[in-house]
Amino acid sequence: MLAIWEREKVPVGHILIEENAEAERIGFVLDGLLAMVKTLPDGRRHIIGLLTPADLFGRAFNGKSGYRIEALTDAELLTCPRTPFEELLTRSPEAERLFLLNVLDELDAAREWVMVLGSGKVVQRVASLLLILCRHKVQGAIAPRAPINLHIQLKRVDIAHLLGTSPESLSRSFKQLERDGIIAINTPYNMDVLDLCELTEAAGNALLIEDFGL
Amino acid sequence: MLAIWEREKVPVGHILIEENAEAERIGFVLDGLLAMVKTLPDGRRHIIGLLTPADLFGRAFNGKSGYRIEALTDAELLTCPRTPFEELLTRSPEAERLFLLNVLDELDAAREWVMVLGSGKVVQRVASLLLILCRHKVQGAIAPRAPINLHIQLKRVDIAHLLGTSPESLSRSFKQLERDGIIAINTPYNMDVLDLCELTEAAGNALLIEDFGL
DNA sequence: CCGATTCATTGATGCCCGTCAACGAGATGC
DNA sequence: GCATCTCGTTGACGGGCATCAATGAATCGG
Repeated sequence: MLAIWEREKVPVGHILIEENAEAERIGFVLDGLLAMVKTLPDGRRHIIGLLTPADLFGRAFNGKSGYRIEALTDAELLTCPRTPFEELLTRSPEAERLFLLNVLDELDAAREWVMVLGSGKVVQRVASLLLILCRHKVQGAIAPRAPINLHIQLKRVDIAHLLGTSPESLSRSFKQLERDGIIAINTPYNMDVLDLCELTEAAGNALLIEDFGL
Repeated sequence: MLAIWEREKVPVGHILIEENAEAERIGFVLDGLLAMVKTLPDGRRHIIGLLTPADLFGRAFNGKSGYRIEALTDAELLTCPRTPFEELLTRSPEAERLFLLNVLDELDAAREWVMVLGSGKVVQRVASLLLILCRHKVQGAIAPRAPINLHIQLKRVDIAHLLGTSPESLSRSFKQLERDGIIAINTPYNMDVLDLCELTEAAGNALLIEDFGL
């Protein structure tokens, strides 16, 4: 019954689903970080969204993927071929319900990105990204006023493409947040969020602090 | 069985679902135009997405709505209370499958917006919006080189918020597209797309012309 | 028929930020 | 240990665009 599922490891840079191709496999992210990447004809690439552990990738039922699924870090996956997966959903209403709920969450996440990208200046978008990362980290647990340590697994270029800006502007925004005492940059891939409230303020309140239950 | 469904008309400006409230009703758009609107604390409002005829609004299963559903024009709807709708989905796998496919389409649309908003200059975003409207209009039918007439149901302010820009910049972008001979502006709410290929070009190829089957 | 309101457009101005360029730091390989 | 490569940061510059302000056009109400 569960024999269709297969555990696999992929290295950084590995392409799981090519752009404009039928997805052959469906899968969950167990560990690591994947990205949905759209390559423009002029060579520029744009990151549409991230896939973190517990997220589902690949598309069932509705045709080709408009973007590439790519591993941003070494990653561990749980995958299965598309057709058996679709049959599973058809046979088991429980599985289909779980899948539906997952897709609804993805929809919320996508709309949240629309919000972030649509409004405001670069600093606000950076702050919003950090807020989302913090939310992932604390996961509902009330964070005290203690600093929140973040491991950024993304290169600056990738973050820039994700936020629709350039690495240079991104760097300046980080520095500004640091000057304002909102974050502390330890290394390019490790920073502490010192004040969640001010960070929310800096995000232009696009993402409400209520999300944290504070 | 179908008694739970109710046909209703709402006037422009009517709010169907308030921000951060449980959706009491689920429904389809039959005619008119709805929008998902997020109101920022500073009073500015941001349009996350549009709902056109055949689209589904309101959320089943997963909690509160993060945005308001508002009628941008007089609209005609087919709605039913949320709870019976959820029971319907639970009882009927066929209905749940249809709902799932609809949500998957919404997800694609949302990701497309992420693309549009994330890349490029204002003119490109305007061109992308026009492309999407054209795609709605021709609906798979191959459009000849004849001009495509578009009825824009949105005010300039709303389009601006949708594209993450200001009405002034929007106006200038429209004018530029007209100067380039790509569109003709008859009235603020009615324009012709004269050259689909050049429009695609102006969109920065973010949305490929392949979508039209051309 | 005329004022009031709403909305689209246009112009002027200042700033944000995308681009180009150079530099520094860390990692890798021979 | 040095050359090389990748990546992040910083500086300078110019253009795009948000903002403010004014005008014009259209709709509405009395």
